[in-house]
Amino acid sequence: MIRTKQRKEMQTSIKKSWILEKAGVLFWQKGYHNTSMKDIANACNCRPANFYNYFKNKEDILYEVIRSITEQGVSSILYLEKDQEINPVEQLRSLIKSHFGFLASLKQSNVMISDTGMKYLSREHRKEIIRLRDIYDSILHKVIQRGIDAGYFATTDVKVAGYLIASIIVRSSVWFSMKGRLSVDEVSDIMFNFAYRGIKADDANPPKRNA
Amino acid sequence: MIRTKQRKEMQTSIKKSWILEKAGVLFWQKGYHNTSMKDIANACNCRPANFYNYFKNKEDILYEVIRSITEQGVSSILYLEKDQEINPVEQLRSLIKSHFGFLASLKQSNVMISDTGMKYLSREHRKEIIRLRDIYDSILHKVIQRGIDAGYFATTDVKVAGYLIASIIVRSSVWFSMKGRLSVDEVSDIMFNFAYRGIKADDANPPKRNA
DNA sequence: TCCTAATTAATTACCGACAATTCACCCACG
DNA sequence: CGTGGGTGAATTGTCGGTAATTAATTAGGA
Repeated sequence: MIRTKQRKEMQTSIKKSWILEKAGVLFWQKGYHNTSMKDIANACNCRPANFYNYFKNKEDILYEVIRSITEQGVSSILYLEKDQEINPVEQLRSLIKSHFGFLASLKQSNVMISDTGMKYLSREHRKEIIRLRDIYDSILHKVIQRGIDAGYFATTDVKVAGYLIASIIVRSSVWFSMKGRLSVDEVSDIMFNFAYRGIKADDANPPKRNA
Repeated sequence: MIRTKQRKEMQTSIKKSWILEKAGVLFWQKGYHNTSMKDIANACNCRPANFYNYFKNKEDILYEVIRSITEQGVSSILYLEKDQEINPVEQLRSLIKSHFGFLASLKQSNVMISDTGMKYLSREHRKEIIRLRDIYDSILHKVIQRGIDAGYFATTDVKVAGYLIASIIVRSSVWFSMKGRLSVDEVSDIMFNFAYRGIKADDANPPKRNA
């Protein structure tokens, strides 16, 4: 029956993401090349050879880990493209809240593996990740550009401004901890204030229109 | 003779830093565990066994690489501690210019190895690197605190502000390229403007004193 | 419902490759 | 002549990956 086949695919998919979750944590904690298939197997309570039923090879596991994280990061801000009529300042606030909120929600800060692990990917896989990142960048750039057009933001260089804002969000995974002094919302607010003031237009040059 | 011994030590030290330079580039390009002693030997035109005349083991090479970069980074802003009477705004500008300038000056952007390679260090070595970083942080914090005390800056949290500013500087090694559209000075200025506006006090709350 | 064929998941045993390191031994130079 | 940088070969261990095999699950006809 079709039903049972679907159930099976479902289970396979569940096990796959279970493996990816465990592998992602290890890759971040120990590094990709310092994490052996045996290590992952221990974390998954199975034998190394088993993985080759689900993934082509070790690089394939890394690719799926990075793709998953990157995809979720992009998805978390995708909605901003639709609502082009919302105040760009509020869009920036949303973007920071969403992306940082997503990063903070990951149990381990296995985010940096997306940066550092890129160089271990095959050319095709790397291209796919870059494609996803470009989507993220383009959304961020559009928000900034709309803010400039509407007179809210003033910055000489949209691309660099995007890099700077993305830097403070992404790098939070190096220092932010859920168990720390500040909550996600508090840090979100601080980040937004910093970023917004960093690029906002002088008050002497007020917005041309409201939204 | 003392003279010859000195010359010899000199040569040894030169060769050591030659090795460190080559190894640092490889560690960044390929990752620590994916860089073999043979790879480093090829880059240095010598044989793997040779390294054990200069370093205890592979981890020791990594440690020296990271220590050297971190030390230089800290040194590049150390002078700020002395001149406590200079305008904090100018100190912030100097800090960004110096640190980013140093990062950009490295032939390869082998800076991120300092972040990612930390976990491969022994406990003692890691502690030493953290000690150096703490010096960096404390200088940055002092600059910000002095700016707040003098009424130039307004921020709710000195530590987080420090993280945000350091983030935009350090992460530049991911996207900045000497061969790119913008020069080091141009990017420096953009970074400073962004960071300064991000934490500066409202104009309605002017500085209490000048310097 | 039950039995069997087929498919998929998991495991065991194993291989070739290559890693970091050690050591005995060079040889150049002071 | 003898000290120390340099090296080839050997050691030891572990890695990712494959082949063969077993266990488990599902499909479909009677």
